[in-house]
Amino acid sequence: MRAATPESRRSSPAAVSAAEELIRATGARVTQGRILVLEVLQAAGRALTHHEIEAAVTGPLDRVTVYRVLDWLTRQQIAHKIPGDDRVWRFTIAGQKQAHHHAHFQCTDCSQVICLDDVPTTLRPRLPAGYRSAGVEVTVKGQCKACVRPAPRRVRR
Amino acid sequence: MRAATPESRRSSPAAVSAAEELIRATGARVTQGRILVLEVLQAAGRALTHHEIEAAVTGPLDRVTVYRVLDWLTRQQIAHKIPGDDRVWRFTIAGQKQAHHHAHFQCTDCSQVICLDDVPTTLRPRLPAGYRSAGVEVTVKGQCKACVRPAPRRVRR
DNA sequence: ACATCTTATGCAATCTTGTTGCGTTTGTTC
DNA sequence: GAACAAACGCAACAAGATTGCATAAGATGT
Repeated sequence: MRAATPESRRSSPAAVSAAEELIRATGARVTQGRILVLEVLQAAGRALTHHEIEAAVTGPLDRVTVYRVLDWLTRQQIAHKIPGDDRVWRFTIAGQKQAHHHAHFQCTDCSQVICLDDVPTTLRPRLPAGYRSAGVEVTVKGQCKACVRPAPRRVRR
Repeated sequence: MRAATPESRRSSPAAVSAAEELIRATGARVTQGRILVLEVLQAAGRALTHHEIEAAVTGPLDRVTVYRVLDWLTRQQIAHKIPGDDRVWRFTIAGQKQAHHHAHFQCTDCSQVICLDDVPTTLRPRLPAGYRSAGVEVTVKGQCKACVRPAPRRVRR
């Protein structure tokens, strides 16, 4: 975990970050790991993989801890867990408006995922008898800005 | 091996199966593995995991071969590869009408996937500038018939 | 500020899914 | 039936994610 001079942790007046606020609101412990990971997610404008998150976190944070924090964030419905075409989880902060209907774009070249906010999803596919719908997810497949022009980047993770 | 009497190849008396036909039409080799796997997929009314397919195939067929056959079927666009919420690929036969717009239902309890045919997908979410759409996938999340009623089954695979 | 209790963390080991390399077998063609 | 390429089986490997357990750190009461 991070160096954490006394000032950096408690007396910093500027911002009890939005992340910290959100975590505290759950009633669970406000830990460094949770704050750091959540701040990374909030700063990113797109879905991040576990790797990207681990790399973006400022201090060293154990791989497993990142997994556990992400799992916790997902259970708290603060984050959203997206299965990708490369078999890798990606995570985004889950805005409240996105609770039920949610659209993603996934690049077929680099597998990046971004969230699409303005979804015209008044869409209700009919399910077989006995099935219960809990929401609809729309995923647009295609090429992202970076991959559409030149030779594809092939980032993958 | 010459034109093979029915019994000499398999116990299935159902003549030259639709599966065999389909494979032959691609111009590639018509092998036991391909026939068996494709028949399993055609018989199933839903998306199957690698495990399910391997278990359903009558004779012993190597794990890796099943993977390779599935990969080949996907490349031939005979099968369709679906990423699930449990990090496991699922495969279905790809009907021709499903080519571009295709909806799935995925159970949040047991992760089973079924195909929904009648999708009213006249839906075109707006993408950021520079992005290129190649198709839209709609996934309905919820509980399947088996999981909606009693205590959820939690099958997972 | 300190003791205490609980929960989260770090580390190592493990599991699961899927892939690769390579020698052998099997379809297909002639 | 021979010859050749394409599939197959086996073993090893790889990557992502999970689990068990001892230790550290947040929260709470005094």
